[in-house]
Amino acid sequence: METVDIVKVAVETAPYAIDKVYDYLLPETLCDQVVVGMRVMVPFGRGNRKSEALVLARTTGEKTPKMKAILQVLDEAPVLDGKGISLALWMHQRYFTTVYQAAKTQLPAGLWYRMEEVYQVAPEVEDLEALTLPEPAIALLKVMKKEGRLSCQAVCARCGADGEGYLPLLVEKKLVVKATQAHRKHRDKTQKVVSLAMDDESAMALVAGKKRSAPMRFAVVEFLIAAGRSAITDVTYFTGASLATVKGLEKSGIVTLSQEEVLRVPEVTASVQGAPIALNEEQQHSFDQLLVLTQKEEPQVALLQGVTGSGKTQVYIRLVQAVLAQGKQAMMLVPEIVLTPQMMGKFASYFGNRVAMLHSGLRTTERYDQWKRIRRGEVDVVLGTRSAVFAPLERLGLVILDEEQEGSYQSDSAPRYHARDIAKYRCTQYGATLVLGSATPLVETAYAAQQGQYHHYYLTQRYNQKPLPEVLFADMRQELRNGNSGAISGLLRTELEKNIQAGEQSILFLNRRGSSRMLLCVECGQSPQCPHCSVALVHHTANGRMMCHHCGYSEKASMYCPDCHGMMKQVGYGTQKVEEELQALFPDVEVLRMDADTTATGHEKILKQFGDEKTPILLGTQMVAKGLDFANVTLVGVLSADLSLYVDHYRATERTFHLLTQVVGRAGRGELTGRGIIQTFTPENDVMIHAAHQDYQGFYQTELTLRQLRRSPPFADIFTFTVSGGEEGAVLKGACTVRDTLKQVLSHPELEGIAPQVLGPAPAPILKVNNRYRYRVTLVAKNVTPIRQRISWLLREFPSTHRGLNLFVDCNNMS
DNA sequence: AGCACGCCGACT
DNA sequence: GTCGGCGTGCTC
Repeated sequence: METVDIVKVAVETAPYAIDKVYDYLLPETLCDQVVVGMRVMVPFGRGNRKSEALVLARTTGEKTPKMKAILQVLDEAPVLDGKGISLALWMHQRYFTTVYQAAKTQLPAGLWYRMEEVYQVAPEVEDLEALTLPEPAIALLKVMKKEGRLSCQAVCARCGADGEGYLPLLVEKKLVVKATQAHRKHRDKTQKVVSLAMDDESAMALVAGKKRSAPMRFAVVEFLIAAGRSAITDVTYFTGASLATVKGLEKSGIVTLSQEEVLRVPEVTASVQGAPIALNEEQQHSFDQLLVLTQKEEPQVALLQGVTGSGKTQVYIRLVQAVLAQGKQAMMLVPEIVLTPQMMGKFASYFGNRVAMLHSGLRTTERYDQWKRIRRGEVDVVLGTRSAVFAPLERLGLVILDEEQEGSYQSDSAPRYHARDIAKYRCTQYGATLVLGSATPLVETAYAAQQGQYHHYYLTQRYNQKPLPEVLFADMRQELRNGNSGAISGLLRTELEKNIQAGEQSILFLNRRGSSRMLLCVECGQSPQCPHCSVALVHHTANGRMMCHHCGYSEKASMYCPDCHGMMKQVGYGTQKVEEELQALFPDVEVLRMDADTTATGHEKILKQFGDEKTPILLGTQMVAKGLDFANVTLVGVLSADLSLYVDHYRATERTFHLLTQVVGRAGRGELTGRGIIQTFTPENDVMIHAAHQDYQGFYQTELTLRQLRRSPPFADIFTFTVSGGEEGAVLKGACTVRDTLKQVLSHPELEGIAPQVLGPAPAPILKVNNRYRYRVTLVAKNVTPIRQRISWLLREFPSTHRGLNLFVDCNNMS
């Protein structure tokens, strides 16, 4: 047997069921080009369809009859290093995803290839006139013969839709061949740069004599001496010279033209250089301890638990500075960067152009160019949201996860990774330190700290030394008995009045989870449903339409019921309704409203207006709970504190606590002491009481006991299996098979200590989305290798026995 | 007999 | 996922 070069690859088009490391022959012509971590093109499957693949390793070995050869190399340099490949392999195990998917998740979208079907006339077809075909088909062939390879879209653009209709026929008659072509949507941006080919004096000497006859040549050289090497567009813009003049200078050997890459990176605007940071005693203590961690060789995890306003950011910045001084790099992750412009400003002022910001507002190209900057080592600090955790820093020394309890750290599409887990894994790879920052950590995190797995540091004092706001309950049951069925209790109304009188501002928070604005027929009680999903359509007053938030369906809102022609009425506690109620209570008082209907760019405007104009009342949903810092706000009201408590989710209590403490923490940030009002139907509920007192420890103890009883994290992990498909009966049957198979494979003596528990099937909270029914099976068990292996086996086995059904699994879902 | 469709299994 | 092979069953 002959020995050949072999590449071991992860193939993109191999679905999870058959995902494994495939061996391909490496042709001699590509031998020098292929490096581990590059993407290549390979033939895959019976039809030898082209697929992308990632080179995981190179070896030499015996050629087997099955082995095919790689076709093409797609990268000039590796897109992942060894650590990135290890991470992909780990994600594959951890998140039940293919290795390729896991690798792709780490890369910026600007680097992704898009596969395109292209058509060209078969080489053996010579005489088009001799063919007996309809007229449009002949025309189509003529165009193709002239233009070469054409995509389906290109065919349509040139020959119209009926011309395109003949494509399948021509392919079938083997007159046209179909091929797959990979191309990247976003190219590297380059520009032509002009520089002098000699020293200033010699260049000047060459053009000065002809200043009269060739003034433009002179002007260009003069400009280049003054400005140095410049983009050709700048040269022509500032001198008025034409491209021909510059090219002429190149021909004479006076200047050189070169093609250089430019990065599309938004400018970092540091208004001022950051002043040295003075830490208070408590901050200094935490900082000192954390600094010691960063100096260790072994990876470390620390929880920095600081009450709102305790100045965690100062500690972070000092820590990043310290890590940079050690010659290492740092990463700071935040839940939603558009809500933390202060954070961006601070990092800009302290780290200038050494920081790369990766936030949702960036274009694909900008994000890609930031990635290139990071990979080249031009950046020492990365500040960004969830996906920034993959930033290719080679000397990673520190990762900070601010507001670690936030659900946005978990990806909402497959693979549903959690940035905390990825960060932890990367820190292990680099021997780096992970700092989890929060006022109200997740119960799992606090538990790990309590158990000594994480270091634990506290910041207990508010930076402005102000006491926490006093919190009062408004018992909404009593309000109902008193005949007030509105959204504003008597107590809140009185307090709002006081604030308006005093010229102080108030924030009202409406927790809208579990209610929405829909239309209801007064006569028959019907409300319009989405035809594709099992949800009521949400009424949008802005465009007068009813919309489905799951599949995007919308229809015009009608005043009358389509069934019985009764009057339609809007129901549901939307912010709009509350706004109306406020208007009725305080007719002369301005109210600002901020919710999902107001656009993202609108938010900043609204917040600016609220800060500048001292508008008396700001009314909003989730987004007002986070990061708002207004000195003049002294009253915060939570309109319906219970709503998030009765969601069927193991995190419902925790989330309610986070929300309430956050909202109440908005009051009294300035000189004035604040107060909070929580409107609830269950003021005696533990969560309400703990939140009112900002008593994290009390909440934690109660919740931990409950979690232990209910077997939820950190005591067990919750795997959710979702079966989906077009036919409800088949889906339910499939879900039953999942349940039975799980029960069967998990009743093994080896797993006795884990005591896996299988529950369900149950319909998903929204049974039907986009005409697909979904049923769920829940598995409660520790997320350990033997459990994962069995789940993986089920996921691989299921598709072949249940065609038409789809099965996926999530672990410890945040939402 | 000839073909359409759907099921199954393999994928380096 | 996507393809080809192959069996079943229907039609000409």
